[in-house]
Amino acid sequence: MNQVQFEPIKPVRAYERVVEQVEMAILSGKARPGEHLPSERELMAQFAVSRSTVREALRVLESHGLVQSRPGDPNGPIVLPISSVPLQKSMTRLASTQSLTLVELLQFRILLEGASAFLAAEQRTDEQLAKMESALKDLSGSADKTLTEFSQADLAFHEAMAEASQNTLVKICAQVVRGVTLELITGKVARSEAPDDLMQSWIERHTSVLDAIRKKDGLTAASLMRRDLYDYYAPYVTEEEQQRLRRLMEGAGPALPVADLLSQTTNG
Amino acid sequence: MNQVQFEPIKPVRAYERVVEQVEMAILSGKARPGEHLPSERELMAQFAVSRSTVREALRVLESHGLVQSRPGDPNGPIVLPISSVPLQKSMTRLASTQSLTLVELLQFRILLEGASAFLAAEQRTDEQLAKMESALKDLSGSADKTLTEFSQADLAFHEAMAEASQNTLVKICAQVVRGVTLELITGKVARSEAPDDLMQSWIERHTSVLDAIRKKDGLTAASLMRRDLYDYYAPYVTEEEQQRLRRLMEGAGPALPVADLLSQTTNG
DNA sequence: CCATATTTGTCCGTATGTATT
DNA sequence: GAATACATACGGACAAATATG
Repeated sequence: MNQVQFEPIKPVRAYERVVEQVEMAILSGKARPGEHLPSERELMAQFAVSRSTVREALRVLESHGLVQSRPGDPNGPIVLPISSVPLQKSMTRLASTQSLTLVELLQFRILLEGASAFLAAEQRTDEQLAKMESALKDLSGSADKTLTEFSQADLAFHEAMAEASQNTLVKICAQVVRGVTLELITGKVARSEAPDDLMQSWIERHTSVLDAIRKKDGLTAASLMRRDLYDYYAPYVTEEEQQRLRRLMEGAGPALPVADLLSQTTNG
Repeated sequence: MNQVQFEPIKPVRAYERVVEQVEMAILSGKARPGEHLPSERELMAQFAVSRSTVREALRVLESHGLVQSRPGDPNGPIVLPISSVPLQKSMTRLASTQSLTLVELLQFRILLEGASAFLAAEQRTDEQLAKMESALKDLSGSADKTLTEFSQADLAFHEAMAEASQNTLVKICAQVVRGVTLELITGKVARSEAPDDLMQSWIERHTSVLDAIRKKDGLTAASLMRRDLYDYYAPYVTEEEQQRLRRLMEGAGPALPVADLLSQTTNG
C-alpha cells in the first residue's frame, strides 16, 4: 500500500544553479553586504558557463534585492544589505491581483494596526515615543494643507507606531496594507467632501491613541486604533460588511463602544 | 526651507522595461493564467530588443512565479496562476539572515491564526466545517506515523481553518508564516524527542478549537488556538521572549489562563 | 584633466536537445 | 517517424560607462 513515491523530473537550468550558489553565499554570510562579487567574466570562468547564463542569474538575484551591478564597475556586482522591499513587492503583486475585497483588506488592516498599537504601547522605548509625538505634531500642522499631504503625515505616524511595535512582519505588512488601502480608496472615491471636520477628529483620535501608548496601556491603544480605523473606513462598505468588520474588532480584542460614532459615519 | 527634492537617476535597463510591461499585462488580467505569452522570438520583435534581453526579462518573471517556459514549447511561456510561493521565499530569505527573529515570527503567527480561528468560527459555512472535521480526522489517523506526515496533516487542518476565515490575506499570510516557522524550527532542532505525547495533546487541543468553531464561538476558538500555538512553540524561545509572546496573546484577545500549561513547556 | 583598460549593457550568430504537428 | 519551431546555452562583437594611472 505504501509504495515509494517518485517526483517528476524538472530540468534544472544552468542559471538556476548559479543563483543557488550565489544566494547561498550571501544568505550564509560568506558574502557580506558591501562586498563585491567577482565580475561577470570571472564568474563565467568560475562556474564554467557562458556569460548569458551568468547574466540571467545576476538579473534574478538583482530582482530579489540581493545584489546590484552597475555598468562599467570593475569591482563587480555589489552585495546589498538584506531588505524587506522584495517582500513588499511580492505582497503588492498578490494584493493587486487576488481580487481582494475592500472588506478583507480593512479587516486585515484593523487586525495589524491593532496589534501594532498594542505592541507599541507595551514595548516602546522613549526614543520611539518621541518619534511618534513628532509625527503627530506634523500631522496637526498639516491639517490645513492638501489631503495628500495630510495623508502623507498620517502615514508617517502609523509607520512610527509600527516601528515601535518591534515586529518586522507586523511593520512590513501594515505598511503594505496601508498603501493598498490608500490606492483602493482613492481609486474608488474622489474624497473631496468637507475634509476639515474629518481631519480634526482624526487628529484628536490619534492623539488619544498616543496617550494610551504613552501610558503603556496596550489594550486601550489597540482598541482605540481599531475603532478609529473602523469609523474612518466604515462609510465605504455596505452595512453587512460593516458587521463583518465589527466582528473582527470584537474578536481582535476587548471591544469599546462604537455605536456613538457609528451614527455619524454611516450616513456619509 | 521646503526645497524641491530630486531623486538620483538610475538607468532603467531594457530588460526591466520588458518585465514591467509583461508584469502589467499579467497583473491587470490582460494575460490570464493558463494563457501563453508570445515566443521569445516574437517578444523580441514586439519589444524591438535582442533575444538576451527578452530572456533576462523572462528569467526574472519566472523567478517571481509569474510565468514558466519549457524548452521546445511552441506555445511560448505559460502564464502561471498567482501563487504565494514567491512571498514565502522572500520571507524565508529575511528569516534566514536573522533579520527576522523567531519571536517576531511566532508573534505574527499567533496573531494571524488567532484571527483565522475567530473568523472561521464566526463566518464558516457548514461545508467548510465539514472540511475541517475531515482534516482533523486525518490528523488523528496519522498520529502514529512519521513526524513529517503528522506535520503535513496538521498543516491541512490549519489551511482548512484559514479557508473558512474567508479572508484571503489572513489565509495567505498564515500559510506563509506556517511554512517559515516549520523551516526554522526543523532547521534548528532535530525534534525527535518523544513526540507521541505531544502529538496526542496536540490533537486534543485542536479538537477543542474545532468544537468552539462548531459552536460559532469565535472568542473561545481564537483563545484556544493562540494558547495551543504558544504552548507548542514556547520551549524554543527564551523566557524573556516567552513574555513577549504572552503579551501579544493578551492584547490579541481575551486571555485564558496559560499558567497551568506553562510549567510543562518551560522545562523542556 | 586626460587617456587607457576593463566592465557592463546589448546585440547577433550558432549548435543542440526538445516538444508539437 | 519526419519536419518544424522552440528554448537552452554558447561565443563573439560593439558602444557606453567606470575606474585608475
